[in-house]
Amino acid sequence: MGQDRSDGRIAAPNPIADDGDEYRFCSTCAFGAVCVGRGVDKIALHDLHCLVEHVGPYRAGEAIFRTGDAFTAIYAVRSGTVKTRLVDLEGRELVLGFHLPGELIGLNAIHPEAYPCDAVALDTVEVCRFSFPALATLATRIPEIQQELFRRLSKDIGDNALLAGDYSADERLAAFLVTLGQRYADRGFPVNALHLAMSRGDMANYLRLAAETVSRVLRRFQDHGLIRVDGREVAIVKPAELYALARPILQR
Amino acid sequence: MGQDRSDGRIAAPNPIADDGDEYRFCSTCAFGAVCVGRGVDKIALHDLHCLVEHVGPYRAGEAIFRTGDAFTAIYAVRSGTVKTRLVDLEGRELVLGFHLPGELIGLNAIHPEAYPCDAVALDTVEVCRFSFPALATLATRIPEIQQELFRRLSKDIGDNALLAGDYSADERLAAFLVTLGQRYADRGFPVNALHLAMSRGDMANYLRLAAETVSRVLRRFQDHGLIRVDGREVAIVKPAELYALARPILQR
DNA sequence: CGCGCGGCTTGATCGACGTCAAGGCGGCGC
DNA sequence: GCGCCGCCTTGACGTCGATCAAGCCGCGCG
Repeated sequence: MGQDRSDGRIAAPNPIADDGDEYRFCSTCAFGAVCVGRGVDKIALHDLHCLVEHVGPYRAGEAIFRTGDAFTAIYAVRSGTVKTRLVDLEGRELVLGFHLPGELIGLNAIHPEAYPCDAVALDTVEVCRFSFPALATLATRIPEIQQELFRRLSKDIGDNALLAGDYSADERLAAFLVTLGQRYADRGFPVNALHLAMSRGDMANYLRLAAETVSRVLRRFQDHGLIRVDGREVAIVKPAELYALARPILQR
Repeated sequence: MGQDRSDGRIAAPNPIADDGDEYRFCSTCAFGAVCVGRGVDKIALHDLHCLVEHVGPYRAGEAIFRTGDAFTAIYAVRSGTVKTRLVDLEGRELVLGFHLPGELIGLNAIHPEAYPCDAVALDTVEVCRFSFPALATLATRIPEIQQELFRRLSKDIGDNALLAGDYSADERLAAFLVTLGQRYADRGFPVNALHLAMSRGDMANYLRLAAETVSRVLRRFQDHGLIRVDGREVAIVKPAELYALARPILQR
């Protein structure tokens, strides 16, 4: 993974949900399973094609949407990594999540009818924009799409509950690395080599730890031979043991 | 609130979403806004009537559903209070939430297609059961119902994120009391007098604190004149100051 | 009545992690 | 090259809340 660039550095892997021909359209993307993998007919596929709008690229730091913006659409990440966060009155940041290609953002805006958080590109990001009114209308015609929306909304509820427990720093970090690895693997990347698109500070904030604690725990994991860390590149050396650490969080 | 009972004690207030006549059916209930408040016609109302199934009463401690049960239905609490929780491999409990009349439970089961948690009655509980396949089918016919489901799913995502931050014990407890008060008030109960259906231990578990800490913070709040505590009855004396404490959590 | 038990409260101690501080490393602009 | 600036790391110290322990209260039961 990674490829030479003109400046001689190795490009960080930048996962992308590639469009192929029409029948492989966004096959790795949020609705791929609905459009292609689950036997939706050509008409539904065509309808989604008409609905979707490619937006981007955004550069690192740019916002896809901001807190308070009127809710009009949900987005599927196409390439790159997106951070969702809210900023409180005192300017402190609270990271809600990181979103890889194929994942949806903006689902939490349906209820308040305004985005309740910022979505910020961590690297170069492209997204697919789905007008929500149009998507909802389509969902009334195509039950598979309605079902997929229900499923993804439901999944987000459960995922959020995971980190909410009072777990130790070791458990949190282990669970974070394991789930990130799984999500990359689901997208066809090597299971046990992952690139962190976010800074230590962002990780720490998301995990409700201090950046210093993240640093220390990663080092300890490495000293114990569980992982190998090189800046933002992490190799998982002993997946089973890391998973065992994360078990209190990941087991359901 | 509260009424005499034969044993001479005062009954704890037990909120109920009362059925009235057909047009006030579950007016305080989850779908009230859809069925009645938002101009859904009689046919839709009738359809929901046909769909819903009243279940209960459950006695304190009984389960409405259990972890791993096949997902077939979502439930709206009709009366009483429900606790959702998961129990990990070592038998430790993790409280996910408390659900008052009019609130839905089971939404987080759509994705895994099995309930990922237990739902346990804290007092005498009645629920409305909605077969999910039937509800989803109805939603394709009646966009208002689909929309309401989307909204409620979306709301649960946001709500879960609230407690996830690393807040102090004071902030957590203040936010808990304020939101509980709001939810009771939304159901027509006095704004600043609330009855806690759950034990200190359950509160503590939900807030990711120790029971002792909950006890201490409540006492300190009372010593500072913010609230008055009498067992599980809590009077909010200074709502504004309590809200100010909770602001870091509640402001968006 | 006495007893036991579960829930609640209060106090004393401990430890994990946050905070503060200093220094290293790499990238970028001048 | 040099210097600056973010990000990261490492160490020393402080603190909030968990844990341990004891006792209280209300209630059901023999």
